[in-house]
Amino acid sequence: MTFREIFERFASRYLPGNQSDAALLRYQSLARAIEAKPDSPVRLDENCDHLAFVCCGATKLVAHASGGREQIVAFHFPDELVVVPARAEHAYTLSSVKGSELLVFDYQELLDLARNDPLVLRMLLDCSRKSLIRCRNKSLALGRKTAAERVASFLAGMAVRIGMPEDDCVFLDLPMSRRDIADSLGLTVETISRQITQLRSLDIVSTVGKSGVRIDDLRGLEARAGYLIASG
Amino acid sequence: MTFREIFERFASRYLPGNQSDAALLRYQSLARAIEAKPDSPVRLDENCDHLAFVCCGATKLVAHASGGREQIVAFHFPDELVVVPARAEHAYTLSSVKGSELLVFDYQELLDLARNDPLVLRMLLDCSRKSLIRCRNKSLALGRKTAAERVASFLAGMAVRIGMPEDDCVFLDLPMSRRDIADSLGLTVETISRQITQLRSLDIVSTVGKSGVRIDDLRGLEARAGYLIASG
DNA sequence: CGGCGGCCTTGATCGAAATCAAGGCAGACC
DNA sequence: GGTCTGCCTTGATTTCGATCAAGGCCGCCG
Repeated sequence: MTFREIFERFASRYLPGNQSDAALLRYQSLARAIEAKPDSPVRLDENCDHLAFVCCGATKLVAHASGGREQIVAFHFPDELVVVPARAEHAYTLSSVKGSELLVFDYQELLDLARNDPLVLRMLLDCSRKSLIRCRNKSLALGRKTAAERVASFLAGMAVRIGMPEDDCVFLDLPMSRRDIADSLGLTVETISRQITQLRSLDIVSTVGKSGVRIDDLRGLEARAGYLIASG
Repeated sequence: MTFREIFERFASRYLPGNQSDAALLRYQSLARAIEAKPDSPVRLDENCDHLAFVCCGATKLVAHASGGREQIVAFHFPDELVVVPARAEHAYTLSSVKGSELLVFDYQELLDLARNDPLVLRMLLDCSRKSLIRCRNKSLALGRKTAAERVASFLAGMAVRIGMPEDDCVFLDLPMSRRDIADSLGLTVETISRQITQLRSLDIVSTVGKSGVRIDDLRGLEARAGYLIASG
């Protein structure tokens, strides 16, 4: 894809339709297109925040702690926005999970340009609010849920975000590896594997190759996800 | 404190100074003051998001999972804003940790009123970005850090937020109980207690009564916090 | 003053997930 | 077709923090 195509996709989705050509050009001049290869972190200036638009593929936002430990803090899919924070006590890197095309902005520059544009500000606010809710749900899972519940809520969440309805079930083509799932759920690959095996033996999911997961019993999956239902 | 006083404190901190009296009144008409007693959740309509301004005291935002399990997702101190999400797969409640005075808005109503006010929107965006960063750091801690590291980073974080410098150390008067700390760090009270005991025996902190913690060796504390330093 | 009731601390044991250690499987390349 | 390599699965053992079970401390109130 060309830079123009990527930028246009971003603009049509996230910039208000009434922008003048000049305004669009100003946004365009702040953007940088990046083609990200699987698992290699996107090189960004660590001293400032960035905003990335995922045009195609899938990305992971990774938080780094001492000793090389990594926690995936969020996955992002096409047409979504990610805020990548500057380095502080911890470093954050954005990586592709499967090969992606991204459009990257310096967050502050973008905000300065949009400083008086309520539509753009509301869009940013909305994206930030959604990320915050996802992150809080993840904190709950990491802090208080069992391995079985984490895997179930992960799959149920993916079903909503990238599931393809099929007969009376949902098919998932997971772009991320078992290792990525483990790093996202605060578990190990072995535990992920065992949990998926167990879901299979309960006829809740079936697997197709390494990346295909068909959710045969979404209710059953949600029932193991630790969600609050009625009296919870 | 009277409603007026609380609202004025909020307005002076978060509403741009150039607002007309009429505009201020519109904001004021959306606000509700609430006096929150320790540990009893603030009653809010679960069907919509809310924004709360903590005027005094300290609050916790609690996420609820099945089986009565709770995870504290964020603490908030005076002059801070919290977004309390509507109920979905999980419920979120805001409680006081020590007795607080709050100003509460329906988030959507507030956003509608501020829809064309870039200054207010930027303020909301900024508050949302800060919460997101804290929440991501918490996810990293919950997913990948040991009990010792979680307690150390908790104390180091509190030192920044509510610490009182004193000689060459920092004094903390923790408003929350051990149980709250445990629910925030995804651990148990017993583990918190043991970790603090260990920090005491390493001369990194000393404790004064139940709520007082003096950080005698901030470097030492940070060194155990799992932060990324240089080569990490 | 004494006894009561919350928290907090400490110790002993248990258990869920990590770690260690083999295989198994499938796509890539010769 | 073979074999190589990376990812995934399965099994055996270990470990960190949870759980279970006593006490200790302190403020509160009679």
